[in-house]
Amino acid sequence: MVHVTNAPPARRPLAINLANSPRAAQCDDCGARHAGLCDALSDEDLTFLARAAQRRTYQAGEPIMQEGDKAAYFFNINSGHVRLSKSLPDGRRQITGFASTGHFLGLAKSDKNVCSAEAMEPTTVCRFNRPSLMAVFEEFPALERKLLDVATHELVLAQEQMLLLGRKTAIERVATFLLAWAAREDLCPAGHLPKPNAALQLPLSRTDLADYLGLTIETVSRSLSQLKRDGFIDIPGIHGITLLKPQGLAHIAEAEL
Amino acid sequence: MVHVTNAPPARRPLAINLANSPRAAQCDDCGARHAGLCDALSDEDLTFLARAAQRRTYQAGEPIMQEGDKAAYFFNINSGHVRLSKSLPDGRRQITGFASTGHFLGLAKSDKNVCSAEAMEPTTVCRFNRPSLMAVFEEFPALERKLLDVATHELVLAQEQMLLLGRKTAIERVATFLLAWAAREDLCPAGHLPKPNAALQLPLSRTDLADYLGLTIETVSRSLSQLKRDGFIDIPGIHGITLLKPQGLAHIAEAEL
DNA sequence: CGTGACATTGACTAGTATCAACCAAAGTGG
DNA sequence: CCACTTTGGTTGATACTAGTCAATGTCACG
Repeated sequence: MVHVTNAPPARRPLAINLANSPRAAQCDDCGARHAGLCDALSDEDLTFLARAAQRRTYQAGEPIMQEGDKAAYFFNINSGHVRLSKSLPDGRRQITGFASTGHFLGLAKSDKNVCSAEAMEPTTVCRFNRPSLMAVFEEFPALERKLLDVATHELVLAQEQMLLLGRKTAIERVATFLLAWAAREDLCPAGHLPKPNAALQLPLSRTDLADYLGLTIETVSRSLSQLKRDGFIDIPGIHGITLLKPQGLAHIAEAEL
Repeated sequence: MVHVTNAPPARRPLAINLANSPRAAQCDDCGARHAGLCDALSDEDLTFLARAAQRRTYQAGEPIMQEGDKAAYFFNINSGHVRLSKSLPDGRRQITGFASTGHFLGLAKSDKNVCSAEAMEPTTVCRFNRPSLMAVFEEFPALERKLLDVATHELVLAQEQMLLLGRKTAIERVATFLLAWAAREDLCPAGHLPKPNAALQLPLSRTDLADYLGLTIETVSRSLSQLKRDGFIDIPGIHGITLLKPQGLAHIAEAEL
């Protein structure tokens, strides 16, 4: 291994040598440059990371990784939405989460993928060989720290999803989802509700939604219809939902007051 | 910040000074010495970590942290079992996981606890002020790496639990739980089934089990009774279960073959 | 032996799944 | 350009799993 010198903090001559390589340019116009992992590095250091990356694109519906397959790569998403899922042998499927720009796939320290990932729309990623990325981590502890932040945040989301799946009713699940998606995509200040009439663009089919919420598509459809009937939302199109009364949705989502 | 020297690998004079302090002795006979976080450090370095710790014990049922309260501490469990849970305002509760010797609480990088933790039996922990532990992390990157491993493993478990909560039937949930608990507590070689007649000791009440599996206590009870009736398990006592046919349980748990 | 906490079992109900019909939008091909 | 098909979504009728309510059982403890 390369040893850290005790002299001035210039970390790796290597990074400097690559500063003007074509790879560096790739990052400049990348949608994920200031998101997720990449955001933890300086332009200079990023070139070092970029050296280990291969750009790759996936079509809508194309599998990125398959549960149970040998875990050969890590992925960092540059653009697009990805769904993560686990399935039972008889085909029942649970979507465990969604990943988009700046998110990181393949965290699990296992030799097999523990879940599947599929592009939900045209998606570009940076793909890393596991050994080479591990080597990069050795050099940049900031990356590992960032990864820890990401993982703990995912864990918090997972716990909330467990509460939803284990204890909420169908309509509560749908209301919770709508607000969470608004918080994720839209711009509602951290911890606050989206403003009335916020327009959501869902890249999800009803099937995805059902598999995420632990319901059937029929129940999802009925729940959405009921929310519309009761004036909480409008459904201008299959993939568009307007939150007419976020406050009311929040009330349903938490079953409180 | 302190700079790493390039000379011999003696890391911090501080640690050496404390090597014979009373705290060091505490770790020697700690059940968690070679588990979780502590396992990532040498005896010498551990004294440094121990300096930041306060030992504390909790009675069965006593809350260790409360969802929504200010997140003041991290905890490392030395002995005992702890349940982690989230609740809805109307009282519905979801247990998101269990923690025992060597497990770490308070990972979330939030100023409020995102879940509650309660001792399920007499439990001892090392408690750390968040700022002081953060400082320790700065000095020992091995700890952060270990924490990342822990967090990603938790994430894998969480995903499996989501699949269980969202898609499995009551009896599948119970069968899955029994096998998972056997793998956790007992000694079935990684990825294998426990041997027939493995005796489980559950420190859980039926209520805990129900809140973990997203069911009611009645349904848990009925499912266990059915598994017993069908010869898969025996129930010698409230907190004891014998796995008569682990293979059969696995079959039910995955709904396959 | 009585009391209380916890677990089991039974009868009934409610919420969601299943099955099926219908609908709308987007291709597709003559 | 317009039937025809395909795909995905909605709505309705019915079934079934798990929840609710209630009675009974078991065990530990005073």
